[in-house]
Amino acid sequence: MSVKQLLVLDGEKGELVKTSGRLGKGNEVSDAKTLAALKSHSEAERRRRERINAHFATLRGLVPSNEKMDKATLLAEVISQVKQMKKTAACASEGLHIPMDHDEVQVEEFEENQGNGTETIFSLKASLCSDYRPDLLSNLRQSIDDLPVKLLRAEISTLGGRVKSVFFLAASEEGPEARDVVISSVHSALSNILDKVSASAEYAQSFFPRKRPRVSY
Amino acid sequence: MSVKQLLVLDGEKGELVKTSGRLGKGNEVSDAKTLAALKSHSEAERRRRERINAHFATLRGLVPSNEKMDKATLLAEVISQVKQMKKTAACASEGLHIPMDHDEVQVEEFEENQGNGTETIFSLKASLCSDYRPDLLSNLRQSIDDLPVKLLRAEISTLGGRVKSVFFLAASEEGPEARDVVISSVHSALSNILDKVSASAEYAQSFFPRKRPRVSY
DNA sequence: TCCGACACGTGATGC
DNA sequence: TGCATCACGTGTCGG
Repeated sequence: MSVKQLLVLDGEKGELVKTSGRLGKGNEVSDAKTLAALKSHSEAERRRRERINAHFATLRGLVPSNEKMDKATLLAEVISQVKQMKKTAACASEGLHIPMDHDEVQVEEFEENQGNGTETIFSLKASLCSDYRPDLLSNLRQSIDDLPVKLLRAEISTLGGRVKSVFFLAASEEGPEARDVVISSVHSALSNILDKVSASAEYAQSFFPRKRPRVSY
Repeated sequence: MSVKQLLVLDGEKGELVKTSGRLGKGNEVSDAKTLAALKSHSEAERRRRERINAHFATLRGLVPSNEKMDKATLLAEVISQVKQMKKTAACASEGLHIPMDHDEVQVEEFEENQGNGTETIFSLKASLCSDYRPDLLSNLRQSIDDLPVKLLRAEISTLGGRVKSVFFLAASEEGPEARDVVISSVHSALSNILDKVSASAEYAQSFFPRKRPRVSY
């Protein structure tokens, strides 16, 4: 190993010419091996360069700026663009983060300056995130009306075919374990609606075998 | 120009040693100049590499994936992330662009494959964009119920405290000028709600002289 | 030992 | 002419 021979670059073209440190017998085989290794090495390096440059070309097509840009400037542009998009995405999902890739139903107690001590009322925050269906909102409305709760406030947000509905509910507390009863009944009501949505989604899926793009903030 | 001298790399370290092609007089000055040029060249190239690699490092901090990633893989990751964010951003502002800096109410005819020739029905698209108020949705619901229209579909979107509600309505056409009557009545109904919202906004503004953060896509 | 990723110096090219 | 960028082959390190 470490043959430590001097290699010179031919001035005319980039081709390589051996200049063995020692002369004599038994050098041809070693030279051939070294030469082959060097060749495969340079080829591998060229493939790597091609991979990276292909990605650079793809990036050039993604930035709004014009073609023919320095690699460094292009990367700077991409960086600022990613930062901007991350910022606006964070702003858009400030109190509104809508998961695009999974449904969810959530019911929890919601304590918010409930200072009137004489009243025995507790408030809930119930949210459901799913695909949008035309009758989703009316179903939700109906289900909530059927529950022993009062609708304080509703926040409905949509983003790309997804809808997140957050309901702030108030219920009168009639016993120590009534809380859990109300919570679980709200939860099951929303879950029922989510099941219906999922069912109709699977139905539509047989026609449009969609795969939703993954998002990650 | 084109001194065409053979340069060899010293095997021990990366330092360069001259090996002039010709011997004799008048070569030292030329060699010194070439050497200086070569040195500044390599230094410039190193600065360029440092710039690019600094951008690579910045990108590594922006992608959610872990550190120590191939440049190629990193670029691929950035590409997919930019594509995703572009897609969701475009998707978010597709039919949803919510002006943050001014309110508006819009009512217009909405022609959408209304092919059933026997029916004399026309459809409307009514939208209202304003700050969010807790009773906004119920007021809207009430106002629409009081109008001689049928609610086909509703799209409610919120972004940073702003809410845009788009209603697709159907009305039966009972006369040639009944269209305009319905349109104007819908418009005035929404305008009334917008006035109420604006009034409560001005009231709140005296307590919270807010300045909403600007967003730009 | 081989292979992949990186940094380096250098030739080529455009302004 | 000098000063930028880029592609190339190569040395080197780590798995």
